[in-house]
This record gives sequence, structure tokens and C-alpha cells, in this order.
Amino acid sequence: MKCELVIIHQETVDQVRLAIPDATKIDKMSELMKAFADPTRLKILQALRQQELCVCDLAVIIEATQSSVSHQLSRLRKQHLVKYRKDGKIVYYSLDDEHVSEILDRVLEHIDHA
Amino acid sequence: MKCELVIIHQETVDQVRLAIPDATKIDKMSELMKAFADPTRLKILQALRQQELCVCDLAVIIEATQSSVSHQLSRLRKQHLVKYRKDGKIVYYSLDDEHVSEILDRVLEHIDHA
DNA sequence: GTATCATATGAATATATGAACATACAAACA
DNA sequence: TGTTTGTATGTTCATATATTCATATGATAC
Repeated sequence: MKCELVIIHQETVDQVRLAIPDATKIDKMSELMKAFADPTRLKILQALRQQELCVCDLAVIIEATQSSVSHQLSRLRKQHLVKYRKDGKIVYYSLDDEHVSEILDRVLEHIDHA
Repeated sequence: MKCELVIIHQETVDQVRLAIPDATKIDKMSELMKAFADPTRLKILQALRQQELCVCDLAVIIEATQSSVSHQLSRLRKQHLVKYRKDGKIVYYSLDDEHVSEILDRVLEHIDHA
């Protein structure tokens, strides 16, 4: 298949291409969105919107194993979506910054709108 | 492993649990985020932020096959992230609503901030 | 020191997913 | 009608990912 329109819209193609972020940035965006793209992690994030929580309570709240929650928290940490503080052997997690909540709000808006 | 803190924080658990969206909504959120969580689809969305584009130009712009772009557009359609209009045999795609751009802006903010 | 509890991590497995190829469909036109 | 062009879709395959189990780490208590 060859697309004749390419030639016709060559200027459009060149112009739009310039406005797309480079591969590195696109990949970072993708990794960030992937961190949101899982029910378990979304439940964790929604729980943390309420208040900071330890791993164990989180596991009980979202009805998942401690191991699973810990793995997912690790992933959320890597994307700077959550932060933590240690108190003895207990680790309390919370949302990293306000962007996280804002993104979740927009997502909820979009769903309710559709 | 049993978590003694569960008993101590039982009220917290009950309270936070109530604030987490139900499984149906969480799944919808997850599906929506999954639609964003891919470099090809992100490039498509970023391209469409500039202007509406036909499938063929989109393929050239993001350097992907027509088949791949069409598959991804199908997925974006299912999540109401893009809409389209037909003009003869050409299909022009554009962003569905302003939520999409807002989400992308928040994502970019978070990345630049980190 | 040992034992216990909270959390983290590594490995294995099952499922999900993106890309590529082939093909089907739909519109325009000879 | 048949042909060409733009788009959509089904299938296959390779890779990615979530969960589970087992184990490791690190802190507290005894």
C-alpha cells in the first residue's frame, strides 16, 4: 500500500512531526502512564489520596498480598508517584506530589463524561 | 506473614476502603490509562494535538505502518480519546475532547518536574 | 545472641500486549 | 463491472507484565 496523500500533505507531515516530543520523552511518558495502567496500582493510589498508609494496611484495604503490594509500590516509586517514610520497621507511603491527584481527577472526569 | 497492625488500624482500613472507587470504575480507569501507555499511541495523540490528520499521514509522521496506526487508533477510539470523520475513503482523526490534552499536559509536567 | 514482625526482592509462571503480515472492507473511478 | 486506494481487522509471534511463592533484609523485643 502506498499513500499518495503523503506527497500532497508533505508540509503538514513535516510540521506536525516537529511538534512531537523526542523518543526519550515519549518513552518517559509511556512509562509513567504504564504505572497508572493497572487496577492494583490505581487502588493503591486512590487509597493514598485519603492518607498515608503502611504496606500492610494497604494490602488489607485493596485485598492483595503483601508481596504484590510491595512490588507495585516499588514500581510507583520508580515513577515518583509515591514517596515513603520509615518509622521503625513500618514504612508509610504517600503520594509524591500534587500531579498525581490531578491526573487521577482528569481521568475520573473523562470516564464520567463518557 | 500476619499483620498485627491491621487490628490496630481497623478503622483506617474501613474508612479508606470506602473512598476507593468500585472495581468497575477502577477497571475503566485502568483501561483508559493503558490506552495512553504506549509510545506509538502517545505519538499519535501528540500529533493530533496539532491538527486533525488522516491515517496515512499519521503513519508517515510517526514512522509506523498503516496497520499499526489503524490498530492503535481503534484502541484510542474505544477509550474515547480520539474521534473521526470520513471524507470519502479518507478518515480524519482528531482528539475527542479537552480532557485528553489536559492529561497529557499533566503528564509532561510531572516528567519535567522529576 | 534468637525470635518475630514488616517489608523487600528474586524466580517462575500465566496472561496480556504490540508489531507485522495477510486479508477484508469501502469508496472512487475507469 | 472491475480496479485502485485508504482504512480496518484477524492471526501469529515475541516480548512484557502481574501475581505467587520462597526467601532475604532490617528492625524490634525477648
